[in-house]
Amino acid sequence: MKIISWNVNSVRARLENIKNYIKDSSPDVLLLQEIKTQNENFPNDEFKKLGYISYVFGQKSYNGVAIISKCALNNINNSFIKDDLKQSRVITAELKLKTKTIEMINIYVPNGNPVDTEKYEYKKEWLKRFINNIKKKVQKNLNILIAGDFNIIPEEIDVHDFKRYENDALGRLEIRKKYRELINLGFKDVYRLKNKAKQEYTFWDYFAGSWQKNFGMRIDHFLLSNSLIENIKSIKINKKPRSKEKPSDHTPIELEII
DNA sequence: ATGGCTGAGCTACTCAGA
Repeated sequence: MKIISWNVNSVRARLENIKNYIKDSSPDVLLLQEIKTQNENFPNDEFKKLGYISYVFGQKSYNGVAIISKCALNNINNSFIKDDLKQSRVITAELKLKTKTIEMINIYVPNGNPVDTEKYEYKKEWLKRFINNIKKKVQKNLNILIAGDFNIIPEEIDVHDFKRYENDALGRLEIRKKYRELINLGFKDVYRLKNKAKQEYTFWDYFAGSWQKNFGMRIDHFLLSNSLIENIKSIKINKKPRSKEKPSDHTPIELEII
């Protein structure tokens, strides 16, 4: 079972890239963030032609998340979090493995920059509410997968120049602590679990030749409940899509579970 | 080096991203 997370930075502007990527990688489930479109303009038919069902929580212009899946999914929910700004940032679904049922949570966490503004406060409040809701889920002993664009640099190793980001909304200690708090509820950062000292990134800015210079950061993550660790087959950051023409600024992260 | 690029909405230019 191949589950992939990718911030595509507009599903419509990226349609050809996404279709080519699907043909190459053949995910069972593709979790998309920043689709930047309303539900009615989501290219359902294009994905249907490739054999996928689309579940969409869209929004005009900004944000928006979606799940496309080879198999039909149950219990789709677009109201996981109470969002005062009514931004479309979480979609959840149930995924059946052979022996376990996973609650899959696809997220696009607010960026939060610049710090010391209402945008930063929104990110903090959003994370607080998200963690509270996960806490409730965990108490029911569910097998949980949280994946997506967290907009959090977990550790110094996860960015090319930490000094530059230690007071940024992605790298501030206060925000990284939220990530630790989430993990301490009973999760593993799957990439870091399998790659103890490897420095790889999932995002590179469009400007300043960031991609060419490999000035990136690891901000897209898979968190798995401790109960699911035995199901992990592999985790891989696939840099290829970032090297293509007209790329997203993020690249996919690919999880295989049994 | 708080943005040099990119996308949406719209059709000139702002807002947002990280």
